[in-house]
Amino acid sequence: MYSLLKKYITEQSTISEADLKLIFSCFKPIETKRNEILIDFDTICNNYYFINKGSLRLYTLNTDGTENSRYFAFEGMFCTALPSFIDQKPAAEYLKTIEKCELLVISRTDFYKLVDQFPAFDSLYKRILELGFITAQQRIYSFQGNNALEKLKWIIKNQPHFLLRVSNKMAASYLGISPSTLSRIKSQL
Amino acid sequence: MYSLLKKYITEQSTISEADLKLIFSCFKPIETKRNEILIDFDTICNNYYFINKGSLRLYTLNTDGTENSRYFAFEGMFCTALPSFIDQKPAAEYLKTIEKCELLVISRTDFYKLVDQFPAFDSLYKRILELGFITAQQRIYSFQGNNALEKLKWIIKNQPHFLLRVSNKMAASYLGISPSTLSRIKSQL
DNA sequence: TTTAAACGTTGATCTATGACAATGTTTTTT
DNA sequence: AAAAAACATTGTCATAGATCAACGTTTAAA
Repeated sequence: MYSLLKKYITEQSTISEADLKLIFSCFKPIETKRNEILIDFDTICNNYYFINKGSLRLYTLNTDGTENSRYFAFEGMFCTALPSFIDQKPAAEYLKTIEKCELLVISRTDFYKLVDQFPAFDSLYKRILELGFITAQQRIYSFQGNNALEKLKWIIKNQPHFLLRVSNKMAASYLGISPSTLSRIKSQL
Repeated sequence: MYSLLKKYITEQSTISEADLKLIFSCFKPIETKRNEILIDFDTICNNYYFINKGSLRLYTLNTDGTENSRYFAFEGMFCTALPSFIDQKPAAEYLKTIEKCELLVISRTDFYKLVDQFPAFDSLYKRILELGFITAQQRIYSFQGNNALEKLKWIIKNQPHFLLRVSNKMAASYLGISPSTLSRIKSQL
């Protein structure tokens, strides 16, 4: 149940088995159906999710009803509506399961308690932030001045599993292109 | 000399005057000319810069020689090529002064020493990362599915000083549109 | 102060990609 | 297993914005 999480934590830092136990006790396992909303648009986010199985998606709705995919998370990754989680403002985005999931949930209170209490968990949080920042930066740069084909090549190079796990529609809305364009340029590869 | 930095630190957390002195002693004041390169494309970044006066820009060069502006920093802000600073890889971007500057420089070694030594500085670093992440996210979302006019409105709303401080050319390359388009849509406002 | 270079603006094209629609396929529900 | 819904693909057409060029203006260098 906690093996993936254990791997995640111990890969980044050293920590005793006893401390690990304490950390695990804050993570509650839950199971979800497909297309289940974990965080609603208007709510304030108070949980962090770790994915044991399945995948999640952060997205918004445009005024015309179409979706804008912001982020995808898969097995072994942490995921939440981070800006809302950090600053306790309404999420202004949806977090939804893409498929049936097995998740480990930790409350915001417990999460920051662990950050304060365990240096290993504090570095884990800093690493999450650092990586989140770097990933976001790279994504900006892959958008700036790149055409649809270059964006597609970028995602294939940087997140090779991505196109295999999500629908064309979701992928297109993540890359900021229309599904038809994505369909067309895929045949150009 | 250190008043802006003091304001930055004390706004986020409480810290003794003595500790502040120790922190300040790690920051070395320097003056630069306009268009001075602080971090070169191929180098590994080992400094963090705090701006007392002036402004900095992070950018890359495209294959065709045009520039791609990534980030602008002004008075009272920290700035560096963060991915390189964090992971000690070649910067793959330029950090350059836009105008004559007065900066406070801290080495990477000293920076992380302060993070380890002073809880106040540790939270400052976490806050830099959190804000960096949130800002980057917002920028991605302002790109996704927005046309040139909407991007311009977004930057005016979210960084009102921006257009007053940087050239049209730089602003356009930041927004991912051509200078002519920026010029045209500005007259539509 | 003069000269040169960089920049901003505006007009005339050109092009990548969006929008819409038709068709076939896959997935989900009953 | 059958029906319905969502999705992928591909064609045609429309358009936002790129590119190129000309010109005036501002900024920097000599």
